[in-house]
Amino acid sequence: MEKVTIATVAERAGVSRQTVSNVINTPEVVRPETRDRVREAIASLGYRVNQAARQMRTGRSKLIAVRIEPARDGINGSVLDRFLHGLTDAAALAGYRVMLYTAADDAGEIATYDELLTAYDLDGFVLTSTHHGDPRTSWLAERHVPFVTFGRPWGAPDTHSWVDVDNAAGTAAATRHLLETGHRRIGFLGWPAGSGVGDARRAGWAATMAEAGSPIDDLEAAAEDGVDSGASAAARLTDVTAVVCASDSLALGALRALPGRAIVGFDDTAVAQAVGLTSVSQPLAEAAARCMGLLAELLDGSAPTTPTQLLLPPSLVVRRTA
Amino acid sequence: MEKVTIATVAERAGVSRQTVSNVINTPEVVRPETRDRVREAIASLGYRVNQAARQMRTGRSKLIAVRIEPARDGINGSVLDRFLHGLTDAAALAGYRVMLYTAADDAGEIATYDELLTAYDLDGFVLTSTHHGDPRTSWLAERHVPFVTFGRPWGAPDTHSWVDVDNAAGTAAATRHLLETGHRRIGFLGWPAGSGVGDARRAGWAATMAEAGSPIDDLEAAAEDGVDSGASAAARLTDVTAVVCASDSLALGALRALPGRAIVGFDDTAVAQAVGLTSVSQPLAEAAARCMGLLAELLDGSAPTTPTQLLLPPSLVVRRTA
DNA sequence: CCCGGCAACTTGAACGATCCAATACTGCCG
DNA sequence: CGGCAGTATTGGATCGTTCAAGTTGCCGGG
Repeated sequence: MEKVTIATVAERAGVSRQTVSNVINTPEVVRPETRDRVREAIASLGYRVNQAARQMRTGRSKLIAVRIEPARDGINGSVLDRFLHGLTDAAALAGYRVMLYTAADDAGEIATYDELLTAYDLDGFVLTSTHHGDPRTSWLAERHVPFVTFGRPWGAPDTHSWVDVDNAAGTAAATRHLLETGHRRIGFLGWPAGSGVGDARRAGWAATMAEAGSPIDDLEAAAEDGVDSGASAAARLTDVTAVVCASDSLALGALRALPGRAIVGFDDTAVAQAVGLTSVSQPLAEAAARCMGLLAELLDGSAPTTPTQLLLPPSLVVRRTA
Repeated sequence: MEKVTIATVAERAGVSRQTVSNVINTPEVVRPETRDRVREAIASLGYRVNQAARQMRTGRSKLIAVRIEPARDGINGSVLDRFLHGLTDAAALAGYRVMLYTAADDAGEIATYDELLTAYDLDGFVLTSTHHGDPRTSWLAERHVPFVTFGRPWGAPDTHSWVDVDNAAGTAAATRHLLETGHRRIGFLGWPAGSGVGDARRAGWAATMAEAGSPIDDLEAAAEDGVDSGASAAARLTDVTAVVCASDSLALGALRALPGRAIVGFDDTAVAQAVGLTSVSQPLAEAAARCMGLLAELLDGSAPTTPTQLLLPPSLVVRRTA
C-alpha cells in the first residue's frame, strides 16, 4: 500500500496536480468531464487530502479546540460532556475535527490558546462555562481568533457570536407546569445571587409567579450546589407545596428534605432519569450543532458582519416528582 | 507579530537552522554554550515548532485519537467521560494531544481509522469498550498502527498492550465488606451472561462467597442494564439481606425493590454519590494515565518487545446503603 | 488571415520543518 | 608546523499541497 498523493491521482487521471487540487477545492473552474475523470481516479485510488501539507500551505488546520473540564461536580459535569458529544458529531459533519485540552484556570487556558494556535494552527475555539469578567473572550477577540461561546457573555457587550439556553424560559415552564397542576405556593431553591445562570433561572420562576399573581415572599432559599447543602436549604422552605430548583443536585436535596412535595430539577442529568425527577432539559445536541454552525460560518468567511446570538428554549421532562 | 520560524531563531542565535533543529530534537549533539544561546533565542522569540511542517517531514503528528461514545446510557456513559478527562491530562503531559471521533459501530470506526490515519497522520489510538470478537484490534494490528486498549481483549489472545480494571476484585471487595458487616445471604444482581465485564463481576462475588463457605443458590438474578429492569429482577431475590450489583443502574433498581437491604453498586457514578449508594470505584484517571504511558512507549520505540498488560485494582466507596 | 480574449489546464515556487551529505572547525599528534 | 581524526555546523533536497503566473487551444471580430 503505497502513499497516494495528489500527484498519483493526477497521473492516473492524466491531468496536472493543480487540476486535481481544483477539483477538490474549486470544482466549478474545471470542465465537467475532466472533473468526473479526476473524481473517479480519487475514488479508485482512495486518495485523501493530507491535512498537514494543506495546513502548511493555507495555514488552516480544520481543527477546532474545546476545553474539557478537569472534573467538576459529578452530577452537573455531565452537562458539558453531553455538549461535547454533540459538538464532535456536528464538527465531523462540517468537515472539522475536535481537539481537546484542559486548563486549570482562565490564565492557563489562555496560555494553551497561544500554544495551540502557534503549534497546531488551530482554526477556532468553542468556549464553555462563560462567566462574569471572562478574560478569555477578549484575548481571543484581540487576536482575531475565530470563536463562539456556549453561554452568553455575562455582563460584557455582545461583540461575538454565542449560543445559550434560555434558562429563564426553563424555570418559567417548570413553574407554569406546577401552577397548572394546582400548586400555588411554589418555592425556588437556587444558588447564591451573582452567577448569571443562577440569576436567570430564578428570574423565570419569579416572573411566572408574578404573572399568576402569586406572592413569592418566604418562598425562596439559596445554597451552594450539592445534595446535602440543597437539603438543608430546602428544609427552610416549610410553607411550600412545590419547589423549582436551579439544578438536579439541589433538587435531590429538596426531595430528601421535603418528602411529598412536588420537585422540579434542572439539566435533566442521569440522576434525574434514575430517580424519576422531573427536570428541565437543555437541548445540548442542538446547542452544539449551532455553535459549530456559527463557527463554521466564521471560518469560511460567510458569517454576517454582526455577530449572531441564539437563545434556545429548553423543555420540561415530566416524571414522578411533579 | 510576525511569524517566528526556525530560521528566525537561527538568525537571532547566530547559528544555522539545522543547529536549532538539533537543539530541539537531539540536544546532546550540540555544544552546551551553543545550546544555551539557541534556547535563549527560542525563549525570547516565543518560538514554537510548527507541527504541520514537522509532521510533513517526519510523518508523526503528536496526535492520538479516542472515540467518544454517541450517547449511551445516561448513568454509565459518564465512566468513559471520566476516562477521557484523565486521558487528555495524561496526553498533554506526554506531549500529545487528543483528537475525538465518533462512530456508529465497529465498521464505521474502522473507516474512521483509515481516514484519520491518511488525512491526519494520527500517531496512535486508545480504544475503549472492547468486546468479544472485536474487529478493531486486528485491523489496527495488521496495519502496524500503534494502539492500546482500555479493556482486555475478551476471548482473543493478548497480542497487544492493554489496561483494565480488575472487575472481579471489585465485586470481591464488595462481598467481603458485606460479609464483614455480618451479612451471609448476599445476592448478586448482574447482566445476562456473555459479556466479559459482567461475567468477571459475577465471578468475584461467587468466588468470595465460596471462600466464605456460603452457598449461592437462589441468590442470583440477571437483567439488562437499567433502573426499572434492575428493580424487577431484584424483586426475585427475596431471601437476601444484601445485594452486590454489576452497575449503579441495577443497584438503584435493587434499592427500590428491596428497601432496607444492603446494596452495593459498581462504577461509583454521580448517581451513587447523589443518593449515597455504596459502590465500587474504578481508578479511571490512573487507567487513562497508564494507557497513555503504554502508548507513548509504543510511539517512541521504547516499548518492550512483548506487550504489557495491566490490571488495576478498584476500590470500594462505602456510603449509606451498605 | 491575424490577433485579442477567454476558458482550461500546466508549471514552478513556496509553506517550515527535518534528513542527508558535505564542509568548517577543533584539538592533538608527529 | 602540517596533517589527521572526530565533531560541530552548513547548504540543499524533500515532504504534499496550494498559490501565482504561464501556456495552450479555441472562438469570433476586424
